[in-house]
Order: sequence, then C-alpha cells, then structure tokens
Amino acid sequence: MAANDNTVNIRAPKGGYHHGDLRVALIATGLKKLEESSAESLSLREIAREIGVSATAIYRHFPDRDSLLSALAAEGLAQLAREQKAAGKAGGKEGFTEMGRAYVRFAMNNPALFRLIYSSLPAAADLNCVNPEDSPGWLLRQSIANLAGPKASDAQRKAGVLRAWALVHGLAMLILSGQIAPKDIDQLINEVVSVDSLKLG
Amino acid sequence: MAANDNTVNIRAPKGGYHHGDLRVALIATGLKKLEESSAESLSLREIAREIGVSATAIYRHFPDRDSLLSALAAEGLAQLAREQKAAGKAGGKEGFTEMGRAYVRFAMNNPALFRLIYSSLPAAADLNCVNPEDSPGWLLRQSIANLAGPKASDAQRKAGVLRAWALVHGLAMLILSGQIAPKDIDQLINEVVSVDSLKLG
DNA sequence: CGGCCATGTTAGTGCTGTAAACATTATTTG
DNA sequence: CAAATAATGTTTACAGCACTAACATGGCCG
Repeated sequence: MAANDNTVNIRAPKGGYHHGDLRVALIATGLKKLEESSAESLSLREIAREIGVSATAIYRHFPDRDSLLSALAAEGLAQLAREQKAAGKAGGKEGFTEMGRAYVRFAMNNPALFRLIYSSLPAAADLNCVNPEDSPGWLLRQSIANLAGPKASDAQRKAGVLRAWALVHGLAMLILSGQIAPKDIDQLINEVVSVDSLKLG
Repeated sequence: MAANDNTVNIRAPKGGYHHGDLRVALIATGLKKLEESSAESLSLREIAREIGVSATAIYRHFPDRDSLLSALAAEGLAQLAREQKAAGKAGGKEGFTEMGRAYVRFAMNNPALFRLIYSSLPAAADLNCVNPEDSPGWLLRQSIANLAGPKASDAQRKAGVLRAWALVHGLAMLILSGQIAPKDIDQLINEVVSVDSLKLG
C-alpha cells in the first residue's frame, strides 16, 4: 500500500536501500523523458533501461503505468504551483497577471508534462484534491480574493476565477496544439489576459 | 499517395470495390470507438477485428496509426464546425454566445474526439490549414467581425477572437480533465463567457 | 544468528504497430 | 474480350510493449 499511493515515499529521502532509491530515480527519469516526448510515448522499459534496472523492477513501486504517470503529474503540478506562487509574490494586479504569465510559460516550457497534468487520467483529476493549496485554481482564487473590490459578490469572484483560469488554460492549450503561433508570448498575454476583462465588479 | 493524405477518398462514396468501402468503414468505426474510449487506447487491430478484416488491411488506406487518427481528427473538426455554424446562425450577440456554448458542449459530448483534435499530433495542427473555414478560430472571427463596433481596430478584433477562443477552449478542457464540476453548463457559460468580457471596443 | 520482508531479477503471456511476401479482385488496355 | 496492371486484402513474422508469476538477494529486527 505504501508503494501504491502517489505520495512521496517517506522513507526514500534517507537514500540507499537494496539497489539505490528506485522510486525517486523512476520519477526523475520519467520527468526527464517528458522533456523530450509525450506521455503517451513514454515507455516503462525504456525508463528501466536508462536507470539500469530490470524492466519489471518498477512494479515494486507502482502498480501500473498509470500510477507512475500520476506521480509524474503530481510532481509537475507541484512545480507549476511553485512557479505560480513565485510569480504572484508581488500581489495585486501585477502579481495576478504574472501568475497567468507563469502558467502559460510553464505549459510552453513543459508541454508534455502540462498535458499530462490535465490529461483524462482519473487520477489527474484527484491531484488537486490531494494537495488543494497546490491547485492553480486555488492560487488564482487567493490572488483574486484581495484583488476584487469588497463590493464583489462571492458569485462574481467565483466567476472571475473561472474566467481567469479558463483564459490562461485555453491560451496555453491552443499554443501547445499549434493553433496559435507563439510569436510573442508576453505581448500575447498582455493583449489577451487583461485584469479588466475578468469583471470583478 | 492518394491513400496517404487525409482527404476524403473521392471514389470511395461510390461504394463497393474489393471487399467493401474500407476507408470509410475505418473512419466510422474509429469515430465510434472514440465515443467510448480515448484516442490513446484506440487499437488498429481492434478496429480491424470489429470490421471483420485482417489486421494489416488498414495499411492500404493509411500509412500508419497517426494517419488514421489525423483523419478522425479532421472528421471531428468538420463536425465541430458544422455544429458551431448551426449554433451561430442567429448572428449578433446571441449567435456568438451560442457558438461558444456549442463549442463547449461538443467537447463534453465528444471528449476523446475533442482531445484528439487538439492533441500534440503535428498533423492536428495542420488541420485548419487544410480547410481554413472549418477552423473554430475562423468561425469566431467571422462572428466577431459583424459584432464589433466599427471603431474597433484590427488588433482589438484579433485580441477579441483570441480571448473568446481561449475562454471556451479553456473551459472545455478544464471540464474534460475534471477540474470544473460540470453541474450546470449553460449557466456556467452564461457566467463565464459573457460578450462584454471580450472588450471589443 | 535466523527469519522476514522489501526489493530486485528471470522467464513467459498476450497484446500492439508495422513490414514483407503473397493472393485476389477491379480496372485499364491491346 | 483477353491479358496486363493496379488496387485491395491476407498470411506470416518480428520487435516492442505492459504486466504476471516464480524465484533470488539483500537489509533489518527479533
């Protein structure tokens, strides 16, 4: 059971049991592979080969392929959250816009990982339930909370969050699928993702 | 070459040469499979089995798996365009909003197909180059053209199209990946996709 | 020290996409 | 109309894949 869930293995960080820290190595190598190819084409055997371990060793740490992918997605989500937090540090309008920029930029810099996070894997949907404060939606909500005027209703804020999230997510996805030429991303975001369009009241 | 591209086979509709109209059957069966499972899990052999043809017969019509998927995506895109056109028929604000609704609803009714259309397949990106007037972006542009005031600049219209497309696309994708509970879609779209937020000047 | 459990390996199964060679039918042409 | 040719489909084969079962090995705790 400890090997079946997607939490970061507790005893792993100590390092070194039987033949090295395979779980961590699997995730690290998996993430590396995702930098160069899609999640679909990611092969367990290839990862095992690269680590220098037998093809079936992985099953001591993940019950199946999808579990590894979920772990990779969780890692990616955490990274995205970190970058979003850092970008939004300034707070206010500026911080909010920077968060959106960070979101799109993360997608462009890690297309396969970003796609994996928002794949149709049922586990992917549960990711932000596991760690709600790492959900982009949550971060946006916080950032919007002290951005909206006090007269804004809860419904307005909620709609604002959804609008903002959908906007940056759609922008990211359309860029990744080649529908939008990513000529000048910063300018693009400036044009498209203006705070005013969120109608926060 | 005639069998390698993604155009609809010209002579096929006549029906019946060697052992039936395989190309059409492959696409039809592929689309049917996509109603119940993802594109990743779609198997050529399974399709062939269902049609009652040998596993390799497909290679007389498509050079490889990705080519079939591209053809399916093209079919899906055409269908999406049809539904968008029909929805936007009314014109004006109302037609524009209905187009957005149709976009999201199509995604929800055909999740695997919608994902396939906007997958990372290089061929998918070229789809709307093949048939530009079937591109959702193009349809939105047209709809926005006679919606925006005459004082709106080209840049404003362009940004408006992008905003609208990103908004509905992001909404659709977030719903498909389970990030947004699809409780009441119509209301959701009303809240999120309001024409006013497009800043058409 | 001895047993146990976590971790790893080897061997094997059935699936997959795809290539090569062959077979059959439709179409074109002499 | 018959023979040649092109289009379409089949059989066989291969390598890669995820995954299972049985066995091996090493570290940890009594």
